[in-house]
Parts: sequence; structure tokens; C-alpha cells
Amino acid sequence: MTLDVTPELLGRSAVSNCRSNAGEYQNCVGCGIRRFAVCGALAENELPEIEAIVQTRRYEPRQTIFQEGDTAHAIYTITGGTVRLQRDLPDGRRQVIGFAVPGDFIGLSLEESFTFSADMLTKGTICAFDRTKFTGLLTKKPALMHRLHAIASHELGIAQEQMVLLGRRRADERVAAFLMSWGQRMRHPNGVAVTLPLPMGRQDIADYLGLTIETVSRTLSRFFKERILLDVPHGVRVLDPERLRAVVV
Amino acid sequence: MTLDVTPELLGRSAVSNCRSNAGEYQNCVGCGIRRFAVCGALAENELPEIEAIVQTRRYEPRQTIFQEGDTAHAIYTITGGTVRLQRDLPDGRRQVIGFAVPGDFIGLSLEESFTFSADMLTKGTICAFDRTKFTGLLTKKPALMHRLHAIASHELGIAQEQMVLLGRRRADERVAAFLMSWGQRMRHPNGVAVTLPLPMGRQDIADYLGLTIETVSRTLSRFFKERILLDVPHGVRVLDPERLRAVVV
DNA sequence: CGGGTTATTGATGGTGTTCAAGGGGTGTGG
DNA sequence: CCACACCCCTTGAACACCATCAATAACCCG
Repeated sequence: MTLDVTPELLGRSAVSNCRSNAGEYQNCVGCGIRRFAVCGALAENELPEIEAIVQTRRYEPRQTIFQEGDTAHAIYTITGGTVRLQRDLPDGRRQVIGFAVPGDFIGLSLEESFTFSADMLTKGTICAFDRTKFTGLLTKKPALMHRLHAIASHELGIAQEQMVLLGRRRADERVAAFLMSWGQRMRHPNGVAVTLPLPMGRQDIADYLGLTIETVSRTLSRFFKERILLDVPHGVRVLDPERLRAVVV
Repeated sequence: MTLDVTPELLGRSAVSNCRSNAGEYQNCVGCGIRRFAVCGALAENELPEIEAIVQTRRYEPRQTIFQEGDTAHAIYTITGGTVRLQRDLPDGRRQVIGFAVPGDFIGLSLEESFTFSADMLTKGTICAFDRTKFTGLLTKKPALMHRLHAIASHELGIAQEQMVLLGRRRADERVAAFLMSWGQRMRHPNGVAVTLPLPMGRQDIADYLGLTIETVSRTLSRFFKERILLDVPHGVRVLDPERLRAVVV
């Protein structure tokens, strides 16, 4: 048994992300994103054990999944749609911690309460695992535990990269870096002009990048004018990936 | 078996941090920080198994432990001294990811190469585990695996808090928040005026907080003038913990 | 259409950076 | 033990980037 996680395992398929009406899975066997999710650590004959503790839920845009401080009765795997994760300051300032897409796991820490809130940006479907039962299953399935740790480690690396972005990058670098990383999660090959769906609003991007909505808007406008990007409804088309990459350095 | 980690387990003792000449441990049985470290997941009779794959190393100030991109032959537990973890940008910009103190684990991800570098700020001692052998041990010791994941989750939470700081906090809030969290790691009770050792320089604090050395210096000077802090060699004395806390909001 | 939300664009200003100079501590060597 | 050099830190002044304030425009759904 190895603890290494291949990029493929942690990546997401373009298919699962890009179809907005994804996530109609009646059972784990037929689940298209299983191999990208925690459940992928289990063999097919073990799936009934996880099906026993899972509940599929359907969400509407703007619906809250849980809030900071809530007791973590359940932990989640996203199977369809995009989720916004955020922390709030008492005075209204907000930091978006990340965006979760199909295959992503929420509640890695297994702790009793959540330290951030989660809201749907789009319609979506989510597998909710009873937290206590899930941790119980972990003690019986080392492979699941290993996978969970690999995912947590991967998230930690992403968080550190985000610290560099927030601490040391300029506004245009932040926006470019965001678009590149979002593009990678959408599984579009680098170096090719592609259309990126952006299910989050400008304010969400701003709160993710530690900027204001005006700065994000201005920066994108500049990229549009410079023909690095093309403005399309609910997204952008990357016209010049090379120059976009060059912005980040 | 529970996966929850009590604050005590993840906290650090003031004793182990504050003695600068800590870390003279001949074996794991007598190791004073074991209960705060990963190794604490093992029973005493299991210690020989980890002693078999560990090597104690002694470091001098400014010495490099490893650099970004290096192959991770070993992973580490700090037993004495303070370590600076950082990522560098090609143009010289630098983000300090964190400071590791006795009990902390470095190399949580178990991946083949490091994504950040680690340097000693002080003299120190470190337990170096052969990475391959350590991951092998993990498959045999579920408790060790669970502990590792709990630590990684805890680090992830800290990283998210740091994102809020870097993305949404003002300079004085950042400095105050840093001093408070550093104080907690030094295990000084809140609400009491205490002397905090600061083994890192102003530039390190600046690169941790996403500021310049001048801003850190100016902010500290303001706190000194306002009698919130008292300037002491290689550290600060917290005169008014309440007002320091009030700065952060 | 029309009302509300979200995004864009412009003008102005503030927080923190940059540039520059001086101060203070530490360690070393005479 | 003092002198000096070096490094780090502090402080000041000017500037820049991004935030704030403000108004308009585009979009979305009803």
C-alpha cells in the first residue's frame, strides 16, 4: 500500500465539473466521480459499507450547507455544483477559503465543529456522511484513512500557495494565478485557449484573493483589453495562456 | 480509538519551548516532548520501532535543514529550537509559511519532495525519520496515521486562519494577532503580562505577515509607545494583553 | 418591461511601500 | 577593555498601489 497520491487522483475531470447538472447518482457503484473522491480508496465490494452511512442531498444556489461554529454532524463529498468556503470577521470582512467542486471533500479535520461556512454557488448535489460513523469506518479501513490524509496534505499545500499569493503577490498576479489554478481544476490542458466557467461572482473572487470587487473588475477589464482574456457570460475565455502565465511570474 | 485531538496534545509546553538548550534526548523513552509530538501516538513498548528509523541531528543558527524542491529523504520532529519555513518567488519575494517549535512535525504530506524550505533560527535539535520507513511504519500503526492526520488537519486550520490574516487584516491587526498566537504556542496563559521570546527577526515577522520590515517596526514602536508592549532584548513583554487582543477584534 | 442585484468605470484618498538616513546592539580584534 | 565594523532595527519623507466613494451600466428574473 502506498500513501502517495497521483495528480490524477487529486485532480478533477473536466466532465464532472463542467456539466452543471451533474450528480444524479443513485448509488456508489455508478458514481462517476468516485475515483476522484475519498470513496475511491475503497474497493467495489466495500462500497455497501459507505453507502450505509451516506445520504445524498440536493441544494439550490445560495443555499447554506453549514455555518462556522455549527456542530459537524456530517462531513461531505461534493458530487455536483460548486461550493464556496469562507470565514467571516465580526465586522463583516470576509475571506473565501476556497471553492469546492465535484470530488472535493469538506470536513477533512473530522473535528466536532466547523471553522468555516459552506454555501452553494450553483445547484448541486452532495454526499453527506455521518461524521461519527465515518470516523468509525476509518479505523476499519486504513486505505480510507490514508486517502483522507493525502487529501488533507494536498489541501495544506494549496493553502500554503495561497499564503504566498495573499502575502506577496500583486493584484494582477493574484487574478492571473487564480484563473490558472481554476483552469487546472477544470481539467483544461494548459497552453490551449479554453473557456473557463466562473460560477462565483466578482465579489467572491475578490474575497478569495484579498482584494476589492473593483480591483478584480479593473484587472479583468485590463486583461480583456489586452486580448489575454475574452469576456463571456459566466466565465472567461483564455485567449493567450502564455501571457496569462507570464503575469504570475 | 478516537481521532479527536485535544488542545493539550497539539499545544506545546512552555518548558520545552522556553529553554533554549532543550533537546538533549538520548532515546524516545526519556523524550520530554514525546507526548506533544507524533510519537506520542505510540505506546512505550512500541518506541523501539520508531527509534530504529530515527536519527537525532544538531543544528546551528542559520543552518538550512532542507530547501524547496529537495527530495524528502527524511521527515522531521523538532525537539529543540525554532525553525523557519518559507516559500520563495523567483524575484526574491518571500513568504514565511510558519515557524516550527519543539513538538512540531515537518513533512506532513509524506510527498517525495518538499514544497518549502526550512532553516534554523536558533540552535536546535531535530529527530529525522527516514521517510520511506516512516510511511511503512504508518501502515502498521493506525494510531500513528490518525495522529498524523490530526496534526495535518490542525495545520490546515491554522493555514486558513492565516489566509484571513493575509487577505483581510490591517497591519496592526496582523502584528497583534501574530504576537497572540505566538504567545499561545509558548504556552503562556492569556490575560497575564508575560515576556515573549522572539527568536525570529523583524524581516521574518514581516515575511510571515505579508508586510515590510518597516511596517512591522513602526507597528511595534507604536505598541511600545502606547504601553501595550515593552521592548526587551530578543522579545517583547506584553504589558496589556486586553488591549493587544482588542487590536485584533 | 422594470426592479433589484451585480459589474464596470471614474475620481479621490489612505494604508502600507519604497527610498533614504541614522541609531543601536553585538561580536571581534587589537 | 575599547574601537570599529557589521548587521539589524528604527525613523522620516515621498510615493504607489489598491481601497474607497460615487455614479452608471449591464444583467437577471420576475
